[in-house]
Amino acid sequence: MAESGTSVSPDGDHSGGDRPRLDRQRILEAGAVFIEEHGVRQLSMRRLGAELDVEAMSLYRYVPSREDLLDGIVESVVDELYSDPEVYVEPRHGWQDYLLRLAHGLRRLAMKHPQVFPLIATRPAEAPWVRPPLRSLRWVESFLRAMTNAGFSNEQAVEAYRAFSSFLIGNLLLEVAALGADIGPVEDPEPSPSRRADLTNYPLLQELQGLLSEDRSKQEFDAALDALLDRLDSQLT
Amino acid sequence: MAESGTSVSPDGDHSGGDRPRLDRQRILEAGAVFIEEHGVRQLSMRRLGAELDVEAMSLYRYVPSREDLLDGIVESVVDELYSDPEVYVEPRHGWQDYLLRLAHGLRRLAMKHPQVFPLIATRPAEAPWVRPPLRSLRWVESFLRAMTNAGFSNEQAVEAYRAFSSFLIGNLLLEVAALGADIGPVEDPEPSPSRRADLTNYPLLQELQGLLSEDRSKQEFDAALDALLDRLDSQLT
DNA sequence: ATGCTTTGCTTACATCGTAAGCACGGTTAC
DNA sequence: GTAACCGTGCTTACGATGTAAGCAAAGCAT
Repeated sequence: MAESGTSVSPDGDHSGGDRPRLDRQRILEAGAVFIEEHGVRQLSMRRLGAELDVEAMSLYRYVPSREDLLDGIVESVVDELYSDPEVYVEPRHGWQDYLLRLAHGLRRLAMKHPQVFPLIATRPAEAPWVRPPLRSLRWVESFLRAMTNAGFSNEQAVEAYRAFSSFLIGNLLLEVAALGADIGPVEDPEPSPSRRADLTNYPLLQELQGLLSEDRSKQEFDAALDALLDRLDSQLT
Repeated sequence: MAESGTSVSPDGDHSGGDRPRLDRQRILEAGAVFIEEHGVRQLSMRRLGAELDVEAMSLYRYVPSREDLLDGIVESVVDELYSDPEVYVEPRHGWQDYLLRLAHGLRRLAMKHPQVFPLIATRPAEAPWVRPPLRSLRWVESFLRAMTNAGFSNEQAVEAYRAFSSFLIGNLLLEVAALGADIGPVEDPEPSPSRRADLTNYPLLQELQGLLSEDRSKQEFDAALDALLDRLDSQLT
């Protein structure tokens, strides 16, 4: 082992290598990648440090705690929404187009980060009414303005906001769960035969297992989203 | 400290007391209570053991691991649904009544166990298509039979099942989140001023904060549930 | 009595999050 | 020059966690 005093490379660098210098954003991104690869449960400060060629404690220079690290990862992932060119913070073609784009943008986000998404959905927000999956004051403001500008009353806009959030959480959470089967805190290497289903006493289940496993999520998402928009539209009168 | 060899009470009991004997169900129930009182994050084998006047390792006689303990708690909580007299496993007054009762039963369950419910929602299921919050083959079978008996095609029944699950997860998860603000793995003793919202740049938010915090969850749940049932009904033709 | 099974306890270990402080190099002030 | 500082990452250390392994006592069957 090399002593800490002597640098591997002769230049001034601390530990001779092309290590690009630590900073908070780099840590958060590495964290998101790590979670996507190994699951939240596997993410420890030590392991994330190792991923960045750095000791665990060095991370604490930029991240106050593991909890804050997870919050930061969630935030940085949700912030990707701002750079989605298909999603407008300011409505351009009416509220329905706005909601459609927002919903699809979030679905894309969930599909891109299936392991992180449950965190987006379940981490406490800054205020109880800043709901997942938007999680940011700016989006809530944007949403409410889009709706009130379109003629919704304040009450209706707020109700629409809650209905929209619930819709997204339910659909996307179950969709990513079906994807990885590892939603939430577990990381089971083997499917564990005791958890394998025994369908002997459930004839209808047996018959419909094919249909149940079939992935029609995109169509169903769109259909349900359409129904939601219709429902909101009918309140506009 | 008393030696381990000498019993406190003279009778044959291992540690002289009226400790009612350990068994798996007792552990699971104590776990559910503990989570409701202190949150999932605080639940450790040692602390749960202490709650039952027992060493941590004694629990392993009945529960293979902490993960399995959580699964067991979830399962035992969900099983309460069977003893809800308002909910019928076999439909009695048509599919709409069946779904209404089921949805309301689950909502009651969520309200009764707001801390456990996120686990119900996010723990991996025995098969990817056994969705939360039902989580049991028996309920899925019951659901599908109710729908197909009512005239839904197999495809429609499966689609209804997914729509219904998504609806419940979304609504109930956000509802319990608003309740405890401690959904998921965090346990923050203090609201931490850095996480307190600053509404300066969000005028509409400021104006609507009252409405946003207002609790109309029951009405909104019922309204959305009604819309869902209507949507399903319209597919019956 | 003898042995088997059930139950709970004890000990031990690797791993975790993180508090505290150190060592190095770069920067700035004289 | 050199002296004070500061930003960065490393080291050490502590208490808590999940759990493997084995022990001891009690109940039961023979």
